[in-house]
Amino acid sequence: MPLSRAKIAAAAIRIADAHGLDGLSVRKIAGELGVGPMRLYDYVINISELLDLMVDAVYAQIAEAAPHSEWRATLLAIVHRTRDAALAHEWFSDLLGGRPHLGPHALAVGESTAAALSQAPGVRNIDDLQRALGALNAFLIGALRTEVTERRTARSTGADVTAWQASRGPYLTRMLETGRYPTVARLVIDGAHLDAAETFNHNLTTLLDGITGRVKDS
Amino acid sequence: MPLSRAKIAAAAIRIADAHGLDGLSVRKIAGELGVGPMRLYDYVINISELLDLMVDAVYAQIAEAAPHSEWRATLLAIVHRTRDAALAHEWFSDLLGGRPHLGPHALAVGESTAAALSQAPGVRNIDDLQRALGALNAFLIGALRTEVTERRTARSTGADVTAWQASRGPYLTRMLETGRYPTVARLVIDGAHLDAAETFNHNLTTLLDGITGRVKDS
DNA sequence: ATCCATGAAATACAGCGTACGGTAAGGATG
DNA sequence: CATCCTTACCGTACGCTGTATTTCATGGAT
Repeated sequence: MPLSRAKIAAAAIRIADAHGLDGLSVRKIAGELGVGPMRLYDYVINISELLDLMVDAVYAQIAEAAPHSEWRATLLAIVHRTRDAALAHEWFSDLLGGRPHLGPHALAVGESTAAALSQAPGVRNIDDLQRALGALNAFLIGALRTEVTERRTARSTGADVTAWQASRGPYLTRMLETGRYPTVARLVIDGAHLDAAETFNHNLTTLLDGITGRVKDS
Repeated sequence: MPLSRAKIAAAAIRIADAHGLDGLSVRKIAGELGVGPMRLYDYVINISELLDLMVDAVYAQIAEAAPHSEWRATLLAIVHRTRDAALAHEWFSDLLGGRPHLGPHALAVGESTAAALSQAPGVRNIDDLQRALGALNAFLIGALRTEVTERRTARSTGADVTAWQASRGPYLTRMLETGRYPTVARLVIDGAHLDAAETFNHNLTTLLDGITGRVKDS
C-alpha cells in the first residue's frame, strides 16, 4: 500500500496531538510512516499545505454533525462539535483563524452553518447573514483559542494550586497587590470557579440572542 | 547607551511589522541593533519572552485610550484602539489569544475593560462580569484574527480581481460550481462588498446588546 | 538484452534557537 | 597601587528545521 495524503495527514495529526505543533516536523512524520523525509513532498507542496490537510481532516469530523429541523439546534450541534474537536486536537485552535479554511470539509461545515444561520429570525438578507456568520465565527475562534490556552497554562503550571502559586503566582500576586488592577484582582480571586463549558454555552446563547434580537429572559 | 529590553522589543517590532513573525529571528534583531545574536539573551530568557515583550509594548499603546464617563464609550475606545493596533501590527493578531497576556500594560487594558464592562446594565455580579469579559475578548480575538487573515490573502493574491481569479479562483470556483455549497456561493458572489470596519462595529454592538439584554432597534 | 520511467533514498544547504566559553573595561576594595 | 568582581560584549558550536537537488534501484516496454 503506497503512501497517500490521507495517511500523511493522519500521521501528522497523531504527532501534533501528542506533542503539539512545535513537536511536528517533516522528519518526524516521515519517521512515523517509515519513509524518508522527502517522500512527503511527492504528495504535498510544503508543510503549510500539510497543515491545511490536517485542518480539513478535523473539519471532516465536524461535518458529521447531524442537521436538525430547528436552525438553532443545528447551529449548536456544529459549534459543539467544533469545540470538541478543538479540545481533542489543541493544535487545531492554533490554526483557527490563521489562514482561510477552504478545504472541502471546511466548506461543507461553512455551508451548513450559513444555511442554519440564514433561518434565524434576525437575518433578513445576505448582508445580515454575512455579518452574523462573521460574528459567530469570530466568537468561536476566540473562545476556543482562549479556552485551549487556559488549559495549557493550567496543565503546565500543574494541576494543584501550590505549583501554580509557585510559578505564575509570585509575579501575578505582586502585580495585583499593587492595587492598580482592582477589578482584575477580584476576577482572579472570586471568579475562578466558573465552568468552561457552561461559560461557553452561556456566551454562545448571548451572542445568538444578540443576533436574533431576542431579549434576555432572566 | 547600553542595550535594553525596550530597545530590543522596538527593533523586534520594527522587523515584525515589515516582514511578519516568520521574518523575525534572533539574528535579524541583533543585526538591526548591531550586536551579536547572543547579546539578546542577557536581557531575555528566550524568544517567547521576547514575544511577550512585544505584545505588551503594543498593549501600552492601547492603554492610552482615554476613559469616558459612559461605560460603552470607554469600551468602544479600548476596542477600537485594539483593532487599530492589530491592523498596524498584523503579527499582534497572530499572538492574540495564543498565550496569556500578563504584562503590566496588558493588565492595565484588562482592568479598564473589566471596570467599564462592570458598569453595563446586564452584568450584576462577578460571574456575569467574568462571562461578559470572556465573550468580548473572544469576539475581539476572533474578529481581528480573521480580518488580518483576510487582509493578507487579499494582499498576496493581488489587489486586482484578475490575479485573484488566477490564483485562488480556479479551485474555489470549481468547488462552488459543484452546487454543494449554495449558501457559501451566494455569500462569495453577493456579499463581498461589505466594509470590514462597518461589519466589525455592527457585530460589536450586536454582542454588547446581547450582553446588556437590549433589543435590536431596527 | 537494452532502455527508460518511476519510486525511493541520500545528500546538501541555509537558517533557526540557544548553550557555552571567553574577553575587555571600569569601579570598588584591599 | 594592586587586586577583584561585575557588567557589557563577542564567537563558536550543536542540533534542529524545511526543502532543493542529486543519486540510486527496480521493473516493464521495446
